[in-house]
Amino acid sequence: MARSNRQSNRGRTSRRAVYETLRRKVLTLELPPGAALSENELAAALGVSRTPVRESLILLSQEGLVQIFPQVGSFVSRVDPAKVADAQFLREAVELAALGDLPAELDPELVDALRHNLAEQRRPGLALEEFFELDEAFHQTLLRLSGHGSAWATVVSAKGHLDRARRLGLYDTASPAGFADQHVEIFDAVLVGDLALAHAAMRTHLRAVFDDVERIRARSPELFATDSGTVPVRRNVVVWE
Amino acid sequence: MARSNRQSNRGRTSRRAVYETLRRKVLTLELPPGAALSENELAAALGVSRTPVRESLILLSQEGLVQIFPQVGSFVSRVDPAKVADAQFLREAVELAALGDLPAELDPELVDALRHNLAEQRRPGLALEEFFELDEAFHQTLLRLSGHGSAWATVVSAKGHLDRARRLGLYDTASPAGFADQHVEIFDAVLVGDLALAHAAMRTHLRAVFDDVERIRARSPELFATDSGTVPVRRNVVVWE
DNA sequence: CGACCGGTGCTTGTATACCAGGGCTGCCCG
DNA sequence: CGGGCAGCCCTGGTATACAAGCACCGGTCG
Repeated sequence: MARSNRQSNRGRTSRRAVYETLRRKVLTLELPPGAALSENELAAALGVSRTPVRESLILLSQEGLVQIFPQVGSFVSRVDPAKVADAQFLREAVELAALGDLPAELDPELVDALRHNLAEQRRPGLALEEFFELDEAFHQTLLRLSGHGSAWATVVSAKGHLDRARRLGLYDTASPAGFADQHVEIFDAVLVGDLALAHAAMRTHLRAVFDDVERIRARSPELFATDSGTVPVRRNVVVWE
Repeated sequence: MARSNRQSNRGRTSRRAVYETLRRKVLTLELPPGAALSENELAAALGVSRTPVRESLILLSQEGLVQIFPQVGSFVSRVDPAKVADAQFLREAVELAALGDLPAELDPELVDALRHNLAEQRRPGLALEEFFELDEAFHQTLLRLSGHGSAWATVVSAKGHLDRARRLGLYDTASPAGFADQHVEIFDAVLVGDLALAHAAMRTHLRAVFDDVERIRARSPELFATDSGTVPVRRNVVVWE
């Protein structure tokens, strides 16, 4: 196989590249819920062997983004409203607890980062993907502000379903401005030390996704899991290239 | 809680068996922090090929229980106090939030399960491993009582470091009776609907692990990570058989 | 005596071959 | 014409072969 696909291994393994690629495609809905993922096809499309593809799928499976049915097939998992609710519950619990743990003296560097982030969020002509990245960074930085930044990794791996639902919602409304306003509200409350207000603003902000989920579910039910009985259908092939 | 992996051929994959075996050995400290894990040796010892072993190690690596250094080796990760704190923070946030979400009418079946569980915890001659299983079930059932039972899976995958620290602590003190009392205290507060008391009891209970960690760390520093600079040393071989 | 340098054996990473099992299709029979 | 059944083909699961890289060790040279 051509070894020119990647420059030599310098901490950058093929598996990691494949994993990140697939994860991004799933989260951005480029690989839509329900899409069939053939290890052979993915390997051929990405120019690697089955091994790194397979290992990546196993990782995504553990995150709940992919379902693997032995001897049947692997599929992008449909958005499960129950899992969305779980991720939402977990995230809200963590972020609210973090607000309660904010130190008296806020790290000025992180505060500056937040300020700059919020300014970027209101930049005109901001692409949706850019907004998502800023949104991620905003919440992560808030967690770091409370000294629990590394807990963010767990939240990230658990909120895959949530992210897809949020994306569905934003692709629909296409108005991240409201969320940016909520971010500012949270940030201001944190700055003045109004814990109750910060809590309320954060809770409102995080729960806004539920409205989106229900709205999108009514419009595109095929993206959501019906019951626990997900029937794998092999013919449900979706090309992603 | 019966596991269905051995009942039928379905789902009885070699990888799952290897993964569960290795995870158990790591969590029970049978594979101590710092132990070298050679894919070849593990495969030979478990009677399988490298493939399922390797895939299991990758999964454990994502949970933070194992560290994989490409072209160098794989090792049982040392107990990182920072990660213990993170897991503790996340768990506390989730479980306290769950207490706040308890419905007015508690599921009588789950309440019975909790009652029975607590009785078992006080059974004389209880083995430590049995107590750990009961402890796990107790907290999981509490989460289910609040309707967020499936969020437990995320907590489980994140609290590997925490579990090892708790085990270290209990192997040292060998007195789970105190924890059983705390469980009863939480349960009683939940039953009478005293949210504040339940919160306080849960917080005290969950934070007890910190005392253990510091005590054990002073006694057995080699089990803990020194800094972020973890230097893999190949000669650090530990046999586990 | 000490520092450097290359061989050697181990490690994980990747590719490939083979296996068991289940869905799909199309023939065959009623 | 319709239902049942058998074989094909694709699936993921596992085993194995090969490749790349780092640590250790021993010899050699300054």
